[in-house]
Amino acid sequence: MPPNQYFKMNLIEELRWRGMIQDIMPGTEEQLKKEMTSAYIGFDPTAESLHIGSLVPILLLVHLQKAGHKPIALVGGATGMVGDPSGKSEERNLLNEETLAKNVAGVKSQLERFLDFNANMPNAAEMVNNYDWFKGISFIEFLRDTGKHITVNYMMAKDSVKKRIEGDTGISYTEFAYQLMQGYDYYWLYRHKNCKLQMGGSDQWGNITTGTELIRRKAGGEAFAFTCPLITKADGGKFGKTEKGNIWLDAEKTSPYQFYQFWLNATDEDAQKWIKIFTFLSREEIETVLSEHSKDAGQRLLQKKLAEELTIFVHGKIEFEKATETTAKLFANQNAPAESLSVEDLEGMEGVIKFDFPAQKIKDGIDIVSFLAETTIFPSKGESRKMILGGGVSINRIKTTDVSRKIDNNFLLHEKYILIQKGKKNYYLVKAI
RNA sequence: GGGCAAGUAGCCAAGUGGCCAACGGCAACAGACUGUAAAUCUGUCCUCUUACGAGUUCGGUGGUUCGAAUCCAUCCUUGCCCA
Repeated sequence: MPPNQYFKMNLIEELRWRGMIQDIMPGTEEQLKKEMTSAYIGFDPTAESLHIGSLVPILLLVHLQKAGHKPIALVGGATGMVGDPSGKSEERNLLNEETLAKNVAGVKSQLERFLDFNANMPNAAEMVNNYDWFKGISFIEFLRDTGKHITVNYMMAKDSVKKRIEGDTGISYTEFAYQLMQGYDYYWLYRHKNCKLQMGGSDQWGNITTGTELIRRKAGGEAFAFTCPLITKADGGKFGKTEKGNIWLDAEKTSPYQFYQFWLNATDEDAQKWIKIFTFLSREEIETVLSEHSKDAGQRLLQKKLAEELTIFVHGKIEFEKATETTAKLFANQNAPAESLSVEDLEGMEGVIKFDFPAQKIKDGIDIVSFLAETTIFPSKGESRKMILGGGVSINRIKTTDVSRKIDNNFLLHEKYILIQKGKKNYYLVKAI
């Protein structure tokens, strides 16, 4: 459907039922109905890869583009040098320029995958780096042309700042100034790209409104904004973190299998919320999945659908299929003996972490504690001993609590492999070479 | 520059001369139960170590003491108040 038709389909309404709107400025909805609107979201280059926390803003941009509007993805090459105090109780460490440049490049290349940059479209996505305009602005210039328009009183009233002032760590001038920089970004985009909407996580509300304020005072223009709620877990834990750390969008850092597993392991409660936010499934489709799920929750149809949609969206269909294949092999018939797995099965399991180990040592026999430590599956002998005693280790699917057990050729599957489990869900494959 | 207060393990937070590797809570990991859930219960949770034990911790550095996270000096960092 042509974009100019589509945007009459009320983006805001769509996002609202998905639970993706937290705060919204009056007039935003009308603006989006009125004309094709350029909108931006900023991404901080704090790491080389985006993680799933950034998925929501990405999805906002995709929804926006689907609704016929023009998305602008801003990479914070300049603001990243300063550090956003929002949501941080302490002063940040500054990244050095080298790291920053690397991160900017990494983040950019990931964003490119999710949006349509085809220049033939009127609403082609665009990517900008705020370093490009900030690098030419002198300090004095900034103070005179921008700082003058915003009072400190106004800036101090922002939650992100207020929390730090009231807290006992304080806030540096540098971070205090951050909102002004982000505000200037919005102003710049308003001026040069006719950008009239900024979106972001709800923690960005303060920064965003400084931008609209700046546009009003400096340009006499009107600009809009809305934010989406920050993603939380029902149990209050941090979203997007697991034992292995962040879930990244980069397949090198988080394999598609691990990525798939992350969503598959969502609780019912979380999955119900997340499927609306993270997938593009229609209302009807989601309702069907939810009702199917409630008939037999043990099947986890909901989680499977959620994991499927997301893995395909981020890693593509082929990787998704590999991930489910591996999942099936590892979990479908847990009771099947490890011997039933073929060489192809073992080799083909994408997400499983693989280790090489000298065949000779296994031939000679090695105690299990040293074996697990030397393969680096566990960081030390003490650690592997603890895990074994705690009942957390299985060899070839057989739980082992005997720390004095020797590993030798009898354990080799197909004369080459040993399948190790830490807990139920973490698989490692050791290959004798 | 002056006065006051604070800095403890991933986080919060006790401890204020020996019983302290340091109470407790959160987070995390594993076990039981389950649906590869949630909730609940159990164990682990500075590092290394064949349960013994060893080593390094309580902002940094020096000191006092048989002995310090705890006392003193000094430096650094942060907050509050004054200039």
